[in-house]
Amino acid sequence: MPELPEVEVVRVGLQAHVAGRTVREAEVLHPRAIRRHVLGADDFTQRLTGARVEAARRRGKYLWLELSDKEAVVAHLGMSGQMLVQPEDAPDEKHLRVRLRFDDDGPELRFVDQRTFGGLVLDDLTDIGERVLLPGSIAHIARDPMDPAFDLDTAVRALRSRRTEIKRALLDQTLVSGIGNIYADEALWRAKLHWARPTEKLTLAKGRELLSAASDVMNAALGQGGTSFDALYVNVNGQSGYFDRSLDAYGQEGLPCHRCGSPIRREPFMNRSSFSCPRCQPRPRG
DNA sequence: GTTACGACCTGCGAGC
DNA sequence: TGCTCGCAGGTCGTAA
Repeated sequence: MPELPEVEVVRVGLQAHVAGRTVREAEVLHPRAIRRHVLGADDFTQRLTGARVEAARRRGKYLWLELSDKEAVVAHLGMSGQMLVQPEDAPDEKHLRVRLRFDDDGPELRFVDQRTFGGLVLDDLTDIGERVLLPGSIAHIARDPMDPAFDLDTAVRALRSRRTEIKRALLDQTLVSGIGNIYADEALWRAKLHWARPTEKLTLAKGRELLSAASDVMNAALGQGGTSFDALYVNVNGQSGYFDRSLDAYGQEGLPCHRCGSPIRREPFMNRSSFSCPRCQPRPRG
């Protein structure tokens, strides 16, 4: 499941293999993959044809190919999206959704997505101030902890301004971006916080500790090529990361906590799961 | 305005 | 063997 480190690995691959190339042909093989492009597949493919990719950029879990003329192809990988750089004669993947071919006849770019939660959209780049150009469709997404301009205290204040549980706030991409279920659980474990703790009970110091932990764990994951549980997350060359071997909480139900030895528990959370240590991360009273 | 929750979607594994 | 069901989970729209 791609979160920030996994998306960053993909972005680096796109920058290396796609930037500087000009699109010769775009092909949409499944309409749901471009459902957020309201003008439809014909508009998407026509506007992409002849466009030059200037750079690959990212904010949180969104990435985009910056094109000339202040346009961008915005991508979200959802749960199972992959950006693959493949030879043109390679067999199509079963879940190939969108294909871009380039005028240098080199490897093509494929958007493959089994569960179709991800997608692409062609969007205009908008100046949101401070000389920051963002695709308009993701202007509401907050800076992520790997952003050089990320401000820890601003993010902590945003989390504390909500009246909800701390993990719900952590997953809210308008407060701090890039954190998904896996790294939320890992950051909470490192900060010894239960996911259901109310945000108003979060002190400034504990908030800083929590977001620093999130940043640390995501940097560590990035260093190992990301977290993979199956073949759903791969880099542009189709290779998986191996940070899942370093996880302390997520998916560790029943296994001893690496700090105190208590068995990690799994609790239902927002129609999914939350993993925590019952001793290190006691449930808040009430 | 803010928060909570269901829908979207497909493949896999468990249970019968 | 084959069927059903639950689970995985990020984002968005809608309801409260």
